[in-house]
Amino acid sequence: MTELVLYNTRTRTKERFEPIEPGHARVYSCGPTVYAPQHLGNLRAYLMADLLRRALEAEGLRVTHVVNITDVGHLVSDADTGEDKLEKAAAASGRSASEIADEYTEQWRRDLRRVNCLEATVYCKATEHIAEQIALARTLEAKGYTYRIDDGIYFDTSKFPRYAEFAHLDLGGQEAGARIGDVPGKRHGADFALWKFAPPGVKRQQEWDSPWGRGFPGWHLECSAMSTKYLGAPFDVHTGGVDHVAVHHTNEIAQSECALDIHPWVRFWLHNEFYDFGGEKMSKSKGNLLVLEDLVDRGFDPLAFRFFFLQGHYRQQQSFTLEAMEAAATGHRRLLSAALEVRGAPGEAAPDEIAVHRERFCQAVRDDLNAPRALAVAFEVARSADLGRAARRALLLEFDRFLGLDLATALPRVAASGGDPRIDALVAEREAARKRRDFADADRIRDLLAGEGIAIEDTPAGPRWRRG
RNA sequence: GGCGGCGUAGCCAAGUGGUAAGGCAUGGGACUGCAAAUCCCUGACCCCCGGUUCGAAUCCGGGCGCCGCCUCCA
Repeated sequence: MTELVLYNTRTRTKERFEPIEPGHARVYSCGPTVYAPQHLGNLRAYLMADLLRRALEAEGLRVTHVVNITDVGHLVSDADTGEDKLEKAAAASGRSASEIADEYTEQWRRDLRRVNCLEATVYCKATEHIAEQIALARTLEAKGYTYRIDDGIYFDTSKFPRYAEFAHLDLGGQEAGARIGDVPGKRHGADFALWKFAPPGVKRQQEWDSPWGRGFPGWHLECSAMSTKYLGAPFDVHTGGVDHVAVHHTNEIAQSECALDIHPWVRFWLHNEFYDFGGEKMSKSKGNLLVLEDLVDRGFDPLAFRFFFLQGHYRQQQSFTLEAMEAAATGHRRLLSAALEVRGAPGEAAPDEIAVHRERFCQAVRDDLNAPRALAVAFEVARSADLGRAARRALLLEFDRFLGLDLATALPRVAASGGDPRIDALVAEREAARKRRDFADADRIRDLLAGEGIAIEDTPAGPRWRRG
């Protein structure tokens, strides 16, 4: 048994994690729909998955991590009506759907790298798995779970008795108006499209032939088809945002369990809560989204955002404000300084000296990925006067395998000299002025450099400078 | 209307029965020619009212407030 305990949406309890296949954890994460920039809120889902990944590896498990990229079929409305998000974005920009998908996929991948998310084992695109999706739909059809209407092939949710179970749905009690825009002919409000026909007279950029006619796959199908392809079934963990519980994941489960005759199809379901951006909700459709690049433009280190993420538990809503972001950036910078300070510390740490702290850190990680608690331990270690430098070095480097804050690799922000001859000369000149107690001249040079964004730090060992 | 979550110091937040982690900010101090950086010290009647209990931020009931999903979104 591992020591890792995770909150499982399926059972609504914390459960001890044990992989189905000994020594190997198989994880699927719902990835982005690449029709628009991925904003800070989106990033939280992947940061959470990254934490899971690191925690599993810390338990000594090999992890196969599959992340999908939705580049077709996700409609503006989840009620199977409205336009395809990619097609809509393409029409609005005059570019092709694939160009748009490529652009935002690249932006997303770059942002993941910048916040130190580990590379997934497989990134898979919906458009590259059309055959698998059709095969899955055909299986469902052969088993009698589908019906055909003018609009497409639909999954009949009434044929799956456990449909409401996962999300604790009260299908009868849901607001009548919620599904008003429904497709004519759907038998039940919750029924969903497996395959959508291309609208008559409309030439879509993305459409394929199928046994039922030309069209495109329903959004939910890709996750069932691709996870099965790359992970087999059943598998261990499926992650995503809380918004997916009621519709997307519920439908994935219905498709997969019916097609594969498996229950439960996935052992653990992890869902991250949303960030609260205060007041007007940040969303793609409102056009007020904040992306990682915006933070970089404001002078933030991308990893300061990871630090912000770590300060809250993934299952709680967290308030994002620029003030909180500044606080996180300062905290991150100081933790880096502390790590840098002890990085070259010689000698070995005494095992019993570090055992208690290691244990506290691991307990936090193992308790449903409690990053804020783990981070607190890291700070206590970093600032502990009782611990030797070698012990602090060893612990912080070990902790960073989970935190991912670059404690081991961040470059020194402070250079004693050698970085820039002109600046070194000016610093030396100021030091000379100070020696002769010509503080007016010394301050003039300091102000000059400050104007270039260079700060001088006077230390017992002499002056040094840094940028920023 | 249905489902779910939250309300802990100025801010971001851990903590789910035994008298409140951590980060940021504030104030004080050390250091400095003065600063900066760093370090030390500094702060909570845990939304309100009842109840259970020897004991509750933590459990139960009732309020008030905020948020999310079902309806673009992680």
